[in-house]
Amino acid sequence: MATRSAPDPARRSERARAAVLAAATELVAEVGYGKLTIEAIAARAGVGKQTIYRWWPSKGAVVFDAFLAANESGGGLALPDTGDLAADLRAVLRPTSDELADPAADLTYRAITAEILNDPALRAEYRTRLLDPLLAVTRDRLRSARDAGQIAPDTDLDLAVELVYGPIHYRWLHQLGPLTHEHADRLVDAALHALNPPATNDRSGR
Amino acid sequence: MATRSAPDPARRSERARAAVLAAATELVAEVGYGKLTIEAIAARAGVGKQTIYRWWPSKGAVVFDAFLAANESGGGLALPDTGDLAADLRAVLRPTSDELADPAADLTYRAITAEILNDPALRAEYRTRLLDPLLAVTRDRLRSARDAGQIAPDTDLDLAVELVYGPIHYRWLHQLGPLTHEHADRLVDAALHALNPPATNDRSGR
Amino acid sequence: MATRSAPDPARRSERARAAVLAAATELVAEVGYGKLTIEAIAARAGVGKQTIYRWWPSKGAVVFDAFLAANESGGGLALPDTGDLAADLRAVLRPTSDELADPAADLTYRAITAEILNDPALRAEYRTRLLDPLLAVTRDRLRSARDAGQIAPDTDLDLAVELVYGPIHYRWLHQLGPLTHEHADRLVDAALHALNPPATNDRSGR
Amino acid sequence: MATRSAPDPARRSERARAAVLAAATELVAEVGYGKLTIEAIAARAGVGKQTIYRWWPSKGAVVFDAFLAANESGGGLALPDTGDLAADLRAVLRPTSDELADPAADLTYRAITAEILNDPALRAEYRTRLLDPLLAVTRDRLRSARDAGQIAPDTDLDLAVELVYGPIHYRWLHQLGPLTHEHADRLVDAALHALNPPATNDRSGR
DNA sequence: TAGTAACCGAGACGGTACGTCTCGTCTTTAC
DNA sequence: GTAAAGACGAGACGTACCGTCTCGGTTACTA
Repeated sequence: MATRSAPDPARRSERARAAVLAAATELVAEVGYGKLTIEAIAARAGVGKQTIYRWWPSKGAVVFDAFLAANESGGGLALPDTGDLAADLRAVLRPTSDELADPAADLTYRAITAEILNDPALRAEYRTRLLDPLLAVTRDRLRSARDAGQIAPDTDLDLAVELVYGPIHYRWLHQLGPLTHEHADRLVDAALHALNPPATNDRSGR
Repeated sequence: MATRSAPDPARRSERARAAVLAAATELVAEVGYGKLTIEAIAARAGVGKQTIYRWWPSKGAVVFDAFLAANESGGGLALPDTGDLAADLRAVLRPTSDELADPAADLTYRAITAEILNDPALRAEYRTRLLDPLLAVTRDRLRSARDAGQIAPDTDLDLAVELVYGPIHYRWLHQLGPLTHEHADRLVDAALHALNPPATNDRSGR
Repeated sequence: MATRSAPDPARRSERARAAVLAAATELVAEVGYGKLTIEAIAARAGVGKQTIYRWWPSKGAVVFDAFLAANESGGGLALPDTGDLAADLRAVLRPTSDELADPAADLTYRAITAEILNDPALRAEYRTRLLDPLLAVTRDRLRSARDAGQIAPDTDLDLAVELVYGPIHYRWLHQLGPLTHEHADRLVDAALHALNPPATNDRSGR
Repeated sequence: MATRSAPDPARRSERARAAVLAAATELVAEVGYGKLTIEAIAARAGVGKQTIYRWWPSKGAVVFDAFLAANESGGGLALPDTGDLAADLRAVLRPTSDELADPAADLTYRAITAEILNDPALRAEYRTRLLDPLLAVTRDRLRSARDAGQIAPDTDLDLAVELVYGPIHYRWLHQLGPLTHEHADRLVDAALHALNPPATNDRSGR
């Protein structure tokens, strides 16, 4: 029986791969994700359609791969740990806020998010390759702060990261207001306030 | 020049309108938003395609309108005000959590959110008809609590609603964990803690 | 039971009827029969579509009716009978040739002919209202000539009219050559020659 | 500017081409030309619509091509030349008459003729591929007869072929009478009579 | 270093759905 | 009850892409 033979990654053309990802990146920014087509990517990349279908399972996967290739940190993702938790969180949220406020990045990120929403496979990949690492290092930093007694010892770290990233993401998604450093800072303050152990406040008066 | 004359809403067939929205609602739940087609909606509704194109600008608008027609409160949207802010917020977040946890509603809400993400017009309509009213009543309740001295007098109400709705939305979108009443309750506690005036906790200072 | 009640011709609006026929005539000349639509006729005539459907069974019938209304002789159709058969036939074929050579009439006549080709009902009506009367008077004139001994006494009058009208129609349809008076005259000569009794030429045999 | 690139005939699928022509032929006979749709042809042929649009400019062109493919002589079109002109013409007109009398062929030929009437491009192609060759060989045969002194030396060969084919075509188009061998024979006699030199008749008595 | 297997660009294929157009019917309002 | 107006169910139009399938042609491993 003639089983469909898998393509051989060793023979994969790096030139074609890079051209496809570049074309996808350009086109997402130009026409938006919804009007992006595989045919257009292939044409822009100077590549046969089959070459795309050979290596990516869907349009979303291509755009997604392009996004990941551009955003994936080489491995050194980590939050600073200066001892000042608020400052360290600001160091993450301020750039995040800036990027979401950038029109081109906003468009791309909206496309990616829309894909993630409805495609479980892409959602899983996004989680694995981008989100989980970010949440993990954030949890690590919060754990470190918890161990240092800076936040409540019974802090739910999962809820904590949601408190940090959820509000700004919500504001971005629904365009509830401008994404400024000032807003990011106040969000950090509020989140930390939520996580502060009552004892810390209770005893501060003494 | 022959300008395209707009259709006359007075002559619109209520039968056709209802059939289209019902068909769209059914089909989104059956095949998901991505595989939903206008042709299928028209066929299911027993309606000509042109009738859909006459009254809605896009597939998203139809699904969206169906969603709004089903979820729009007749005007009586309001948060309870029992005096117990935490209880009142739980009364909102728990049902929200339940709905997001329901597989059918989850699918529909993901479809809607994906549309909102990439279509400014739909985003505006969603804001106007659903989200803004919800946020407004939430802000009202928080303002009431602020006036009662239950939360800090300088509370930023915009940030406050983001703190309430953002985290649960984030958890839902990225499937970071189960959406339970227990989680909703802890989120309410954390949010309120973030908004509590230091003085409330710092009674011991007297 | 509600039987479909036939429209009452007595109440028919002459204004609407005339406007429809005029619009159809204009539009056939402007856009050709193939691109003519009932909607366009109704719009041009300032008439509701239903008014057309009420009184005519098809687009072809309208155009056709317009053509007939313009071309139907009031009853006084007849060939001249000067005693000179060739001259009398020329008096018919020359104007026919002129009309077929006129670009606007050519277009209209092509549209009519195409309809006739594929619609038996229109064909029958065309025969009854236009063609048969023409052929009848032509046959009458030929019969008169036959009685006068100018053509063979056993002349098949049906074949004779086909010999007169067939060749020019064929030349017109396939655009085999220019439609000139000179051509019409030669056709008349040839046709009469075909119909001449051998005896007329073969006097020498006595 | 991106010019629409023409398809590459070398890559054309013979299977698809044949299936389309066959389906068109069948469907014209089944539903008639007017009710024939490209969608139906594609469905019957098991072919994508785009494959039809890629290779044919219109519905008419498809039907037309099917007709030509079935009727185009491989190159060996010629009238017999037995020395007996009347017999040779009968050998052409009798089969023509038979074909026009066949209901299925009649329907197809009516469709083709209607197309030719209103589409100059199809008319030109019909002329080039079918009609002109037929008229040419007919003229050749008549020229041969003229050279042999069987018809008048000043015979207008263009008019002559119109006299041969026009009348039967006219009878067919307007259904003026049955298309029989007897009619064809009488037409041949009449046409030849029209073309006979008077001298031939004058001297026959000797 | 020749052969050959796999990827490559290209693009035709069978399809699906698009959004538009026109059909012929139905409904509404005015006369 | 006819007329103008126009929304309606229906379905074909011609287009755009889908994902698959040949085609040569060009690498780049294997014999």
